[in-house]
Amino acid sequence: MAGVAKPTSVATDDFLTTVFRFTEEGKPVIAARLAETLGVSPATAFGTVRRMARDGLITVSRKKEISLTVAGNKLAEEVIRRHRLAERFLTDILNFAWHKAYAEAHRLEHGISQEVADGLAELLNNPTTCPHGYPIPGSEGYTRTKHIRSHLKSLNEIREGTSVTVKRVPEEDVELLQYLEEHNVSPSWTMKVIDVADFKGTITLEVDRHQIVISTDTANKIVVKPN
Amino acid sequence: MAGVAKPTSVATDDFLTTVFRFTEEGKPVIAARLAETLGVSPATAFGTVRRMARDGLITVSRKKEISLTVAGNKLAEEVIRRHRLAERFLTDILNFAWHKAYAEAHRLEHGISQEVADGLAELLNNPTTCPHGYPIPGSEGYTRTKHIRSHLKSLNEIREGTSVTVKRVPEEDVELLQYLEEHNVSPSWTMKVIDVADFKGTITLEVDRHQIVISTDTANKIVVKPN
DNA sequence: GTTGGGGATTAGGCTAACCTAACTTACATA
DNA sequence: TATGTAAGTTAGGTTAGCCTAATCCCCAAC
Repeated sequence: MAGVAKPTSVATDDFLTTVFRFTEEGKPVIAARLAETLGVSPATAFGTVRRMARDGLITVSRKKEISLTVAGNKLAEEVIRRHRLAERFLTDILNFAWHKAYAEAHRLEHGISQEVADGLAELLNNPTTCPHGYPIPGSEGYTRTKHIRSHLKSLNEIREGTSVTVKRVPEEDVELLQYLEEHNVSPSWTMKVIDVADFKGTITLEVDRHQIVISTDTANKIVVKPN
Repeated sequence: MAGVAKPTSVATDDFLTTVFRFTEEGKPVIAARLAETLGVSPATAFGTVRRMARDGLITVSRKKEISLTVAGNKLAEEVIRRHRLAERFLTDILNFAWHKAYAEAHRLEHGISQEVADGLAELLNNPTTCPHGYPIPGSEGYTRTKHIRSHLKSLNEIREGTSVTVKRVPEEDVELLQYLEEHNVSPSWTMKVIDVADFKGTITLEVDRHQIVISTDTANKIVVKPN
């Protein structure tokens, strides 16, 4: 409508996807969080946000809450789709370990065209989630709202004795991912909450015949579905 | 030695690879050619060349001829390797048509890490050339000098009646590539020079039982080996 | 030797991204 | 109500890349 969409920069892509992911997780989006997450100064974040608002990609409310416009959301979904397909490619075809896929896919996501993304999707047999369990925009059954948590819960909301299926693990924390990967805390695996020790902030899980202990903080980043 | 190599930008990568390709084809490298090829103004090319010289990637002779330093050549080879592996991936795995591979690979080449490149090479069974016939740096048998034309000739140097094997076709010209692709003028195919009509600047070839006519200018861009 | 042209270079400008160092709000709580 | 902190914002600066419009320079051909 408003002429040809100007190609987005790496910085813009990063802001778009970060806003998208925050929203995906129900977290409020303000410039300060984006600055922290993206490792730039508040001033830089402010400038980038202003530019993106100017270009109609985001809106900033009176309370300074940032949200994607329709156009921004479309772009964000495209980048996220490319990222998650790249991750799947890396883990499923190139046999990359899980915890490395995120960083590599992050570099690749900017250079993948629509056509290449479609080719990857086909090659991968049209996956609907990335290796960490997050839905791939544009895949079968994906809708704008689907990705907002619904019947899913954070692991730290689960009561002792409950058996759950892992749905999503955090994407970025390399060391944590490596640990989870080793212990089979991966999407579609089942585990049981053995003990919740709030007083010392730990949760004990049984996965694949073994027990592991993680902090409630960490558990908060793992999304599960009670069985 | 001189500290950590700073990551190269897209612009720098493009200049590096262009210098590399010119050298590969034995063409003299001056700033004006780079500007033309990369579609930037002479002033921009000048500035980028100056920056790259400052950073030790290239040297500029008294006659303004540009050449890669050892460090620059290393970087150039890395980018070219990623590009050519990406092309192979696109054509061999994603079934992209030849003539589209170049542009897509050009976008991808900047986001591929060493590790991903190695993974691709393995997936592709360690190819030694890209789909257009150019050697892949770092592959089996590749050496710094190998890529300089030796016993290879341009198609327009071939006499009537000679049978040749196609070795390399130009990488960038989409329309030409599409034409060549359709008529099986592809690396490893054999063809015979039927007629050379210098007076009107055309060459007639027989490929795969069919005759096609191209200009000597075009023939100049096709590298062959006499059988 | 003058002139024309191809290149190189300079001057002058612009935007996106990045930074640090203030300074300002606004809210919440002591 | 005062004060503190988190967040936003402004000011001032940097670099890479990109541009147009002059120049400048050298060489070759007339």
